[in-house]
Amino acid sequence: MQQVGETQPTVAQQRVLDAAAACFGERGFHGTTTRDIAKQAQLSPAVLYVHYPTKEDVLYEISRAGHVAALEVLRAAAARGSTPTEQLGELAQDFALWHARSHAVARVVNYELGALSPAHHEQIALLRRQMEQVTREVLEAGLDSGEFAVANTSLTALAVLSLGVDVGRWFKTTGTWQPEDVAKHYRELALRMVLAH
Amino acid sequence: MQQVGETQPTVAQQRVLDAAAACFGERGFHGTTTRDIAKQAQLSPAVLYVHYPTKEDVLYEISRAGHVAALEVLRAAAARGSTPTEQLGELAQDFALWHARSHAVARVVNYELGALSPAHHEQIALLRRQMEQVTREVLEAGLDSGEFAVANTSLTALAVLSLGVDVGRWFKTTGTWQPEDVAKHYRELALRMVLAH
DNA sequence: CGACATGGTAAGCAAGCGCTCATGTTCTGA
DNA sequence: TCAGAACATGAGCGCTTGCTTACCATGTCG
Repeated sequence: MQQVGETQPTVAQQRVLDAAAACFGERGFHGTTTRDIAKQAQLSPAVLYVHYPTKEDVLYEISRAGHVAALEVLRAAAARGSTPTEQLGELAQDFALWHARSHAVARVVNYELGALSPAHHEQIALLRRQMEQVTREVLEAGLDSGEFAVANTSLTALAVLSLGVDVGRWFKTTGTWQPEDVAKHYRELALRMVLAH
Repeated sequence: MQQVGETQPTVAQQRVLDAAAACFGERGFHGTTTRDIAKQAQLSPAVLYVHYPTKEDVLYEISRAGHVAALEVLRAAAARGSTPTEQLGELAQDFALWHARSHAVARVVNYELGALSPAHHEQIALLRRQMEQVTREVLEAGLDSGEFAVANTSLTALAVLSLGVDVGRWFKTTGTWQPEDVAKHYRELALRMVLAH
């Protein structure tokens, strides 16, 4: 097979991707061997190369799918709210929720960009810029309506996203809080950062 | 020599540490070879083992010194302010400033914990708990005085630190903003998250 | 049936890895 | 002046790495 593009992965491919995402999320790309991935997937060491040409292509596919998912979370949240305040609240909440629930993939998405080939990195950078764009647009709408008051739109957009991103770093499923608790609280924190009063 | 403890590193040791920190910060611990470090330090591949028993010990020393420095930043900021509002402002500002200025070391500090040996990891975890402790105490002082109003002290402390931590991920020296600009803005964002009104 | 596509494996290769060791070289102090 | 400690190196060892190859099981379809 060895197709890697935008097509839907088969069941077997998804199994490799899931195993690799779990490993990459825990030990990082360079800390994970192809044998680790095979073991996690309960398959032979060679199975990776039946479906993907290189280990880096596996990373790219995980990163790409993860970024598409995260971007969709942001877009859906922004579309759901009827006011900028609602939009930013939903955005911050759902972004944090996704990072808590999918923290393995989230770690790959946010911390393994440097392991991508230059060509792949560029594709991913495109998606990341769109994520910032969506957030900035919600902030700008709130500034126009007078609901928000912030000194630096770009820097504040980064900060709103930072809150969510960093959840992926510290969140543990064995911890005290549920993903939903964290997300609800982060919605409030993000809104406080931007609201005028 | 091969001493790794709490003693001051010699000039030669510091040179190895600086080179390793630059490499680890850019490509991660597992993405960096001992030859990379030697090349960065403009020394022979074997030089690392003159001063440290293993590559992991170099990581530990960088991580330990980095955590001590970051903790000191937090403590100094908290000690400087005369009110909880001032304290948290200074804390958020200086923490972000440190992460912007020392973003290479900061990345090692925050993202390479998993590469430490269990024994070393435990030592570092001690320092990290103290960092959260300092932040929580400032928040609690502000709650007692009525200056702050937050629903969940621990989660809010995490969020305040998150803002700074994530600066280490995205900050580039070649970017638009200076470390001081980011830090000033982040002071405001952190204060907005916690202030009562 | 049998030709063939699909999905999987065991074994192993070349290269690069962390680390060692025998051997200088420089610095310090009696 | 020169012994000994401290610092540094070139060469290379044994092992692990990403990846390849030759081969096998299964199911589909004319």
